[in-house]
Amino acid sequence: MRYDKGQKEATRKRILEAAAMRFRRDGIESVGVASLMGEIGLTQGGFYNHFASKEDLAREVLVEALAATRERLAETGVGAAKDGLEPFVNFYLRPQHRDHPENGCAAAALAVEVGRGPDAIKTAFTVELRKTVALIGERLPKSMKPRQRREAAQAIFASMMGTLVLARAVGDAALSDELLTAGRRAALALASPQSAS
Amino acid sequence: MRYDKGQKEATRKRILEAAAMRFRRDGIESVGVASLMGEIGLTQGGFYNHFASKEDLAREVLVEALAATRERLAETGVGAAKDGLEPFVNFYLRPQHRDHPENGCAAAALAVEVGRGPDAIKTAFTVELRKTVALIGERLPKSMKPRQRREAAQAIFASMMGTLVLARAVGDAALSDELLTAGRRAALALASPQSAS
DNA sequence: TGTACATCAGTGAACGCGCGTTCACTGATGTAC
DNA sequence: TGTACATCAGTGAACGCGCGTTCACTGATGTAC
Repeated sequence: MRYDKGQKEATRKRILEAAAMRFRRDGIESVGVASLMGEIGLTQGGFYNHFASKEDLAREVLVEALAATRERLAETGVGAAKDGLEPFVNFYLRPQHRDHPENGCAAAALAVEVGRGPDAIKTAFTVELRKTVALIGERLPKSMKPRQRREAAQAIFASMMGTLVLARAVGDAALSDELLTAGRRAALALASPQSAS
Repeated sequence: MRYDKGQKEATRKRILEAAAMRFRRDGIESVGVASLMGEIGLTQGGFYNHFASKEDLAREVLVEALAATRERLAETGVGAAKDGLEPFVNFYLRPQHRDHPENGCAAAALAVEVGRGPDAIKTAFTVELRKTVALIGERLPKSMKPRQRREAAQAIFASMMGTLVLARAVGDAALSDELLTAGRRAALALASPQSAS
C-alpha cells in the first residue's frame, strides 16, 4: 500500500476531531462535509471512505465528545482536599467553558439538535447521559440513598447545562457572569441532603 | 386597494405564527423561507414585503414566543391556594411541554442557536430573559432579599430549561419522565430560603 | 534485479436539491376626473 | 355614470451558492513472479 500503515485510521481520527469542534461551535447542520474535509486539507469525496453518512459521523462525535468531557470531569478535583462536587461544578461553570463551546460539553452544545434528531442519535445520547449522571452521583454525600443520589445528579447536570446554555445566549457580559455564579451555587445547593426528597 | 383593509397585517401575523411553531420545532436554520410561506399558502417572494430578512423574522419570533410563554406562566396558578412557584414549575416541566416544543418555551428550543447567532439576536434574548427571571422572582418567598431572589430565579429558570432540553434529547421514555420529576423537585428546592446563599 | 499487477486513500466533477434574496410582473380594487 | 390610472399584496422565475452523496479516476506503493 502506498500510504503509511495506520494512515487511514489517522485520517478518520482527524475528521472526528475537526467535526467535534465544528459541530459544537456551529451546530451539526451548519457544518458541511466539504467544509469539514477542507479543514483537514482533504476533499469531500474521501469522507465516505471513513463514514457511511454525515449522521453516522454526528453520532460518533456526540458519543466521543460526551465521553471526553466526562473524563475531564472525572479527573477534576480528585485527590484534592474536597473531592466532592465543588471542583466539578467550578470546572463546568467557569467562564472559559462558556466562551469555548468547541471544546466543551457536547450536551450543552448539541442536546437541542439531538432532541430533533433520529432515534439512533437519541439512543446514543441516552447511553452517555446515564454515565455522566452516574459519575456526578458518585460525588454526592454518602448519606444520600442511591435513588436520591441519582435524582439529585440528574437535576444537577440539567441545572449546570441549562446555566451554560443561557450564559452563552445572553449578550450582556455581567448578566452572563451572574448566571454562572447563580448556577454554581444552585448546583451545590442541590447536592446537599436537605435539598433531596 | 384590492385587498381587505388589514390584510397585510394579517398575513404578517400568519407568517410570524407559522415561523414561531416551525422554528421551535425544527430549529431556525432548518426552516426555509419558501417552505414557511408555502405553509400559509403563499410564495416565497412575498416574504420580503413583511420582513427585511429571515434573521429579522427570527428575532421577532424569539421575542414574541418568549413573551407568550411568559404570559402563560404569569397566569398559571394565580388565585390558587398556592400562588408560589409550584404550579409554575409543574406547568413548565409537564410531559406535554416536553412533547410539544412547537408551542413551548422558546428559550429551551432556541437558546443554543441564539448563542451562536449575531449580537442583535442575543440582545433581544437578554431583554426577554430578564423579564422572565423577574417574573419567577415574584413567586419566591418574601423572606428572601431582592438579590437572593434574583439569583434564585436565574438558577431556577436555568435548571428548568436544562431539564426540558435533556428530557427532549433522551430516547428512553422512563428516563425522560425521571428527569422531569427530578427537575421539578430541584426547582422547588432552589426556591426555599435555606438553599439561598 | 526487473517488470507487471493489485491495492486503496484520496480526488474532483457531477447528481438533484434547497437555500436566502431580488425583481419585473400581475391583477383586483379604490380613487380621480 | 364611465373611464383612466394608481396602488400594492402577492407571484414566480432567476441569481449564485452550498448541501449530502456517488463514482470513475489517480497514482504511489507493496507484492508476485
